[in-house]
Amino acid sequence: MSASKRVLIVDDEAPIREMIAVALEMAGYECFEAENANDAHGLIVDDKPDMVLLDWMMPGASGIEFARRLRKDETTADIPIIMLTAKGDEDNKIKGLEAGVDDYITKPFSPRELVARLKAVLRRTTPKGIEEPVTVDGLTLDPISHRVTSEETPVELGPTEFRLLQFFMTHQDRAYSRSQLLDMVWGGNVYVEERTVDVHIRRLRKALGDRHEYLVQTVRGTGYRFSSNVA
Amino acid sequence: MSASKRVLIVDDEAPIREMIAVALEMAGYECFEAENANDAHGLIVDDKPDMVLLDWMMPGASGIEFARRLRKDETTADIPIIMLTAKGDEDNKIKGLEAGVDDYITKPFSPRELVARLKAVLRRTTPKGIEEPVTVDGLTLDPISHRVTSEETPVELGPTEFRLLQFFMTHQDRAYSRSQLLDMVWGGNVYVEERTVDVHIRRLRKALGDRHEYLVQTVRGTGYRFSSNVA
DNA sequence: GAAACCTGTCATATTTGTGTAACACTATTG
DNA sequence: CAATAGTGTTACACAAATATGACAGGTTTC
Repeated sequence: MSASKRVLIVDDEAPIREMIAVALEMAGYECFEAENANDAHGLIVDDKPDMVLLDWMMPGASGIEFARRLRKDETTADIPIIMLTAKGDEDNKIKGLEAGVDDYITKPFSPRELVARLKAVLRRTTPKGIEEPVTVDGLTLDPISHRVTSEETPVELGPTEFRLLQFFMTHQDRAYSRSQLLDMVWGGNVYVEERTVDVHIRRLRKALGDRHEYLVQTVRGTGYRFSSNVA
Repeated sequence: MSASKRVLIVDDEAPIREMIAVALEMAGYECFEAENANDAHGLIVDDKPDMVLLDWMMPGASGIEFARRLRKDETTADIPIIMLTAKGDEDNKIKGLEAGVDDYITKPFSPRELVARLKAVLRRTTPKGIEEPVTVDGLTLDPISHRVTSEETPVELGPTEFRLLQFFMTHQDRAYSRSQLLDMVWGGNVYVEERTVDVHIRRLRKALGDRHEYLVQTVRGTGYRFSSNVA
């Protein structure tokens, strides 16, 4: 389910971009490129990548300057940045860190190294989902072991039903429309019929069994709600 | 035979590295060297040494900064670090300990002392679980003799399957994605297809036989889990 | 240097999950 | 009590994920 992370590579030299892109794609990332700060900014606003690889030396706006700009704008402030610097340019490292850059890597670097840094940065900037088990009236969902139990006995759920239940249990007592559920559970840009939600609700209820299906409540004319209070 | 412990020496002065290396190799350790934090990071990611000897004074990222970075990253957080400091630098000692350094040694030091410290640190940082046999429902893995038995009868495993099982048995009841398993079991960042994990899971299950293969559970859409609880 | 062994990757089964449409049912409205 | 809109249920084709067996190259062992 986890879509691959999207990385924007900003460097004025096409061959370097290409090399980086190849390395990252082999490691399972999705890349797109920009050769200057302006193009980059456009792409960032449009696609909101999960990470930006930024060359320090670029004609026009310098990398640092650009990084600052990204940090200033609220909508781009939380995108992690890794700066590519020339070897031994200690000064820039410091400025970079001041500008809110998450990491820097000196050229030349091995693909391995790059991927490692990238992974590390993503790991520590990606907010961890709820890692604690949630329990409601004898129904427990444990995100760690990826398990659901109803009064100690395991509940069999497909991936989608699991995510649906996880979403519900962490957002209780609130009615969601089908399209909201599609957004939150299925993910932003998928085209599926709204009625599909009904079917998964049905499957979820069935899996929960008599003991717990009351938790998944229909809100007629609106959508569904998860609550331990009866309607 | 149990492989000798691998120690990474990070110091910008080659002669010092060399001296340390010789001392450690005589004591039966395997050494490799890096002259700066960046190189070191690469080597650590690639080879995951059992211990890092880190010089306090280095051009570029200071030892402390580097230590902090290692601690932050989950995959390197558990590698013990011994800091090499100049004599009487009490201040650094404190900062070092704050950064999670396991011990420090003031230069100049005798090889004897170095080896002693190193041994001590390794002894107390080596997680108890790693040296002691783990048993789950009649399946036993003994890290020391590097042996696995199912109800007293030996189980034949290839190296990778052994590491995989060892990882699983020390991290039970938790679902791992294929890429997480690649990180944890294969090491750093090897370019290996995710599907390869499936194959090794298969081999592991086969080796475990009917009696125990239920322990290795598929978590559809996510990865795998090791648990003595049924689905 | 041959034999035995490991590994990673394919190609191919097999299993499981998913979205839709069709129809049954229930509540709501006037 | 229609008439109607909103949900529930089911079956099913197809898509996706996983399991499996075979293979080729690479290492280690003897």
